[in-house]
Amino acid sequence: MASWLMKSEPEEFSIDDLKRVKREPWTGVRNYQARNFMRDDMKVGDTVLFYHSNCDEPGVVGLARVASKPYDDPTQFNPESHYYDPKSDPDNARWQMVDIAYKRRFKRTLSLQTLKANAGALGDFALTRRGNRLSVLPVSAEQLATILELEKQTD
DNA sequence: GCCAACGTTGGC
DNA sequence: GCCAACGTTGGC
Repeated sequence: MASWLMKSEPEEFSIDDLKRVKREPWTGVRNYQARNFMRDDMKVGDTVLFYHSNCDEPGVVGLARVASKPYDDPTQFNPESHYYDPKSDPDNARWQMVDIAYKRRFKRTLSLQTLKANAGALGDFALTRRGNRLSVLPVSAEQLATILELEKQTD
């Protein structure tokens, strides 16, 4: 079973929003590499680290899981949507996504700062690689274990 | 196919 | 709000 990290701006959609709605279609990803992870590599049941970006304290704030197989992101066909993509052919859609289901919220944010401070234990981590802006990225089993251990320490 | 211009992400 | 580090677009 693989694990992933998925970023969301809490002002747009936070871990508390996910807790409330239980399950959410991960619409709006418009980066090919991030799409490929969802479309080609995610499996139902995979662990998701839910990450808050563009906020006071960026970091991992909880856990979710992949709750659906990949399917076409409906927002790409909706001219009213911020994520509308007029170049996407409905018969051969450009953007796929998965649903994410709430698992649990961390008591405290495991901050980006803490993750960077533990760069040694985390090894080569896509999140902290120089210049990385991917909103969906892979997490190794070792990295997941390290992060869950760090969560206990910061409780 | 090159590459300048432009748009976006996201930490700070 | 700034800006580095990207990714994308489109003229040629």
